[in-house]
Amino acid sequence: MAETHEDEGIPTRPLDFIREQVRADNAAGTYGGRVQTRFPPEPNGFPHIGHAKAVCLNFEVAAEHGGTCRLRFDDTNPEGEDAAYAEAIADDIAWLGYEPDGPVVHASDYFEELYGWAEHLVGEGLAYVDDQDAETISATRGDFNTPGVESGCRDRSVEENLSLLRAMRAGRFSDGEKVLRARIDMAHPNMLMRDPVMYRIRHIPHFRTGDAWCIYPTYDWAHGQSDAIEGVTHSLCSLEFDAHRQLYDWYLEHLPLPGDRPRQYEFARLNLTHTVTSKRKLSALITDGLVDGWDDPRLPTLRGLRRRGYPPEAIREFCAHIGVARVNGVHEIELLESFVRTHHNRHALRRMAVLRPLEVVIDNWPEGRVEHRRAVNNPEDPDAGERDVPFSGRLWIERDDFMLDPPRKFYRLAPGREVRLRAGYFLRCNDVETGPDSEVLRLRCTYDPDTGGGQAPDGRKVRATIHWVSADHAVEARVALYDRLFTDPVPGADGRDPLESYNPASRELIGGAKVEPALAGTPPGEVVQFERLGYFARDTEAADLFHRTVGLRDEWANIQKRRQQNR
RNA sequence: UGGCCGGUAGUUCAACUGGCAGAACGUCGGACUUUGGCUCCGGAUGUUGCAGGUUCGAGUCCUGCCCGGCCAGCCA
Repeated sequence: MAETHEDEGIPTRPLDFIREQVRADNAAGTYGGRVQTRFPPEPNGFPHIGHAKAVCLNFEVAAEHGGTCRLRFDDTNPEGEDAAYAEAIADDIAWLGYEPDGPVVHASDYFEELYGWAEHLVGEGLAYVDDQDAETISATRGDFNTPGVESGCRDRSVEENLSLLRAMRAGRFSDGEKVLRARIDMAHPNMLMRDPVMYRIRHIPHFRTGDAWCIYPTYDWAHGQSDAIEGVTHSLCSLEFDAHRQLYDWYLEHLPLPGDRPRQYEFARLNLTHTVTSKRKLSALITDGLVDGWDDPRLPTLRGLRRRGYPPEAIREFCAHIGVARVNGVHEIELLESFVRTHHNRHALRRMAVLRPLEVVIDNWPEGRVEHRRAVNNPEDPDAGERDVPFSGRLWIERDDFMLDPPRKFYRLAPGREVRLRAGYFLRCNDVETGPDSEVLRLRCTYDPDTGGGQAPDGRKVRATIHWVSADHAVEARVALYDRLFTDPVPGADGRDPLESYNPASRELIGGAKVEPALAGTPPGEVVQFERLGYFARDTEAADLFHRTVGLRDEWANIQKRRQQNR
């Protein structure tokens, strides 16, 4: 259904299968018009761009129907979980621009209720305590072609199961000695239905419940019930939980639950080219020292993207744009980058910075004179105003903007050529000072005093406008340039180790950059455009460090790339 | 190997449930421009996984096959 109600002339994208479902439920009055979702992360790591997709989906779907979306921590396994992760996750969600409805909740808030339901299931003869160890349970589960073997404990009496379960809770058994299992069907074609484990014994303190419990519910035993307790209507999760839906429904059907029954819907998780999102691979990068930490600007973690200068708006628009489907695909990272560019183009202030300086001496500039040129802060936004940029007889320009022997289609400076200095004058290169190895040391140039308005009175044209920084006023800076973290579009494809395609050139640190004085006043974390170079985020800690968020579209770079490929 | 889910431009998604296969990003070309940026205009790109069948008509329905993903944790 192509729902294209126009909003300021921009057609909205058609409804995806989840939104269709929500709409159909509302039309049928399934939940009395109520829509409630939740974002249910386990607090055992830092969220990445993949989590952002789930965050956006859950919050947006609820908001579109005047519904609610909660943040619920799925803290059913104390191993590896920590309050610090929970804080980081909540912080990242806030940064993305979402505010969870109601209080932040936890699966552990429901441990007592869950336990009561477990006793209920035992009472119904639908759950039993199994004495078999993990290895035996695994071995007797059978496989895709052979049914499992029923445990000898499967037909214990309700009374015995009840007292055993209570003893489990009371801590009278050690880890792994017993489990509570649902009594479903050991020959079920869905392996998850072959008497799944509901409780396991773990004598580990939980970051919220401390030592109150030594039995912990599994994901399946906790998730649907948590949804039901909270009144969730649409429980959205990723595709790999598809097979779990049957179990999700089974538990819900056999429990005396309050309210309407929630339903689970699965969507494809987000994958991006040239990066990885699995926690295991991410930690491997950190452990091996290939990146600096969870907030390394090369990482797809929300903390990394934030430090890199990705605006939350761009991430949200990206997530809205890719939509949701049931196909597992890989999105090109270029698409995400295009949203980042589009956002910053509208909002980032323009500044001039020279990354690899080459000295220019203007021979006809009056000795000692300094002129303050007015430069627009953002041509896309008249309200951004103008600033002063000091201009003098000694400038830094980009080494890449000069060539001794320019090839075809190189429009910039060369001996005898003239270019425009952005917000300055026309500049002509008359002479080149070279060193012993014929390396270019310094350019001797002249400027045209009549071109201060950007045009020559005689009407002559220049092909290029280049950026510059006055040498006497330049501020020293360090710049981090980033490239793809992995050279392969899909690292680890065909079973190889993803780290094999780690790109050692993924970060290039440039020491002696020269930037215009206005940059000293850029607040930490803010993103500006270095004209012609890209968008750069000022580091939040090191005041002289700028991270390149993303480059500008670069036609000259494309030409060079094509030439190299044709060679 | 059994079950489930999926397969539409390079990529990600549409196609009003059987009626002329489209959009975005990318790409190519042009216009504009004091950023080789932005903006605007235009072009190219498809055996709709394959083979049959039903139908006036199939991306859509049926059958068979092929390919990919998920499932045999006391992880989530």
